[in-house]
Amino acid sequence: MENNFHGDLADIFRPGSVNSGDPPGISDWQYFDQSDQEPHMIQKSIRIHDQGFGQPFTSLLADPLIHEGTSTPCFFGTSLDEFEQAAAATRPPLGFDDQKIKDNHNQNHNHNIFSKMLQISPNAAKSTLSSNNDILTSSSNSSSAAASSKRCLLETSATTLQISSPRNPATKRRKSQAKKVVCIPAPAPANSRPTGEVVPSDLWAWRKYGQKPIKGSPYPRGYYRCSSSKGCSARKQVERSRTDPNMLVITYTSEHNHPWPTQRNALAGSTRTPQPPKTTTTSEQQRQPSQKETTEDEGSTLVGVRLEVKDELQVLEGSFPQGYRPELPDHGGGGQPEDFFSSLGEIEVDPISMLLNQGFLGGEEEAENYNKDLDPFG
DNA sequence: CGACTTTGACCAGCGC
DNA sequence: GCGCTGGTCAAAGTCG
Repeated sequence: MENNFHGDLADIFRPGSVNSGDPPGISDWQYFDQSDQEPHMIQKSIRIHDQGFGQPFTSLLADPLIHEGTSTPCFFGTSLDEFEQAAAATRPPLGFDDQKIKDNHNQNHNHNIFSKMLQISPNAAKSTLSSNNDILTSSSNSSSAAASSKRCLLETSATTLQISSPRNPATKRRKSQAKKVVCIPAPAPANSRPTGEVVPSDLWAWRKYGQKPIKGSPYPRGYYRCSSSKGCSARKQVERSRTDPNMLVITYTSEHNHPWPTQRNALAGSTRTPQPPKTTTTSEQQRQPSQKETTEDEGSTLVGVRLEVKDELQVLEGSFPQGYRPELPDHGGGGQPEDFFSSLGEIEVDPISMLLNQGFLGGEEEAENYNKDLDPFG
């Protein structure tokens, strides 16, 4: 049977050896098909740019609770359980530094921190990641990669192999649902509603259509669908990490069937600026976000979006409707994935990013106060 | 008035 | 088969 990389979500990625010729912060990931557990010959086609988010997003990625010099782990996985386990396993204590990563790396030999995460996954035995450490194994001879690129797990999968088609309504919901789990730092306090719910947004316009309390989690899960285009089946679920309220877990399902919205449209169509009830006063009103804060919010999930787009471009290459190409700057190298991702660096200096760079996190004190309000039920 | 959020109800998948 | 749980629907209300 022919291997089909375009949407076989039982396929997983694993990091391969780092090419010494690559710029710092770039590691290669091998593409694995779960069925045979053998790497397909597309190594280097999947790349994680741990520094590729650019300086503006480097700051965005920084978890206020993580010591300076480290970035926030991003996680792509099959389930929130795996993410939660991963987050719990890798949540560094204060004072965490790269040396500890290296130490951890050395102690575990080839079992890097992510393979460790997978080992403790309660679902590991039956999940697509399983307990096989080889599934997610990074290069063992690159300390820089150990300290950086492994902060990103790239994996796409669900329990089934089919990407839901926009034209095929998900009659079987939990089943046959392709998912991409992205972990991002929780947006700034301004992006939380009076209820404490965070409202991440991105260049796509999302419309909330539901919210449910999730068993075992103190935080509700919000359900969003793409409102950039009618008929778009793209959805995302947003919830806080159970183990780390500072992190947002965004689960993307389906994919957009329309071009990337323009920046203006995205800003106009994104989540409505939270307004406190008229009857409420003081503290809640004080948290009403300014325009700048809303823009910061845009950038916070750009991280996830960028990762998602990258993932889609690799996994879903060729599966987009004709003419569906993210409207990203073309600097003469369009068409080639690497060139495309190089161009990602360019868009990071757009006005949004510049605004982002002016201060995404409001400092430790504000973050601390924010943490007090994280519990939407609190 | 259109687009959005909120929220209870409904439905289907999943585990026992 | 049944109950639990997650995901979606849709009406009502809000906002610009």
